[in-house]
Amino acid sequence: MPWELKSDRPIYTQLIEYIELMIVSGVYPLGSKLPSVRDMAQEAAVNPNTMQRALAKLEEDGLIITHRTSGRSITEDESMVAKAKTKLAQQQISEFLEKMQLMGFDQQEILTIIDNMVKGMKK
Amino acid sequence: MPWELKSDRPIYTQLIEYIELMIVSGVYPLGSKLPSVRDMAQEAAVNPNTMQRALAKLEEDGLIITHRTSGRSITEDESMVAKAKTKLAQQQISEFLEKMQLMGFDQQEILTIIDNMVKGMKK
DNA sequence: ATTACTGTATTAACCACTTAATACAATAAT
DNA sequence: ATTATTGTATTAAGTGGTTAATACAGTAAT
Repeated sequence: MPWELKSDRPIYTQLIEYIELMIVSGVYPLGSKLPSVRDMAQEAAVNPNTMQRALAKLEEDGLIITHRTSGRSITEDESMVAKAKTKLAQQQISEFLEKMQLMGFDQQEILTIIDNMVKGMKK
Repeated sequence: MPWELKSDRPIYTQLIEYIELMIVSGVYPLGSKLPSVRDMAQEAAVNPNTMQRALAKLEEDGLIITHRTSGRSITEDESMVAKAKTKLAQQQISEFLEKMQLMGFDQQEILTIIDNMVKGMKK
């Protein structure tokens, strides 16, 4: 996992999105323990303060539980994660469709393009 | 046209994307004249320097022609615009599919979701 | 008890983005 | 010729993100 961080957006927001993706996809399972702030910061090659900021936001959103001295873990509330996944997906889809329409593609075009792209993907 | 500018990314990059969208969608037709930097800045409610920066990038990309003292216009090179449109679309699609897959949706799921979303859209 | 590790907070410095206020050169309009 | 408008450049100030270097309190491990 490469932690591909670009410089066109604040790093902490990219960290939030990336970690959230790992959670909703199950790479970080329900209730599992997360590495320490320092370790995660080192793995992502960012400053601990920056990682701290991202994790604080994820805790605020209820996806992560903080145990003051024994580290952090993913929430055990399955519905919390499911809700986050649904929200993320719908957000992705609507943004995508909106931009494609603004570009001038009509509904049928979008469908066929997607269909071709999906078929072209390695499964 | 609202110029919806968010604060989570640099404004000038959002301006670039927005104007590019207007070009590839034909809202700004081939060869048409653009308003002055100052006017566009005022319309978007940003500083002229910021708008200048965005326009300079679009000129660098070949979508806009600058006439030193008589303003700017959209390129008349149709293939230039077509190429930009294709590139934009493929970028949107691949980013979208990648994220959906990272979230854990398989190909069939993505297709049916999109299909339902599209059908749900008022044309 | 001591040690090591946890999250958290603070301070200073640096840098990119943004704005504001100008100014200049070239040309279109009059 | 004069005026207005064009793109462009410069300088200063403010803001927010990022890093670095610490420091502290609480707790798990030994």
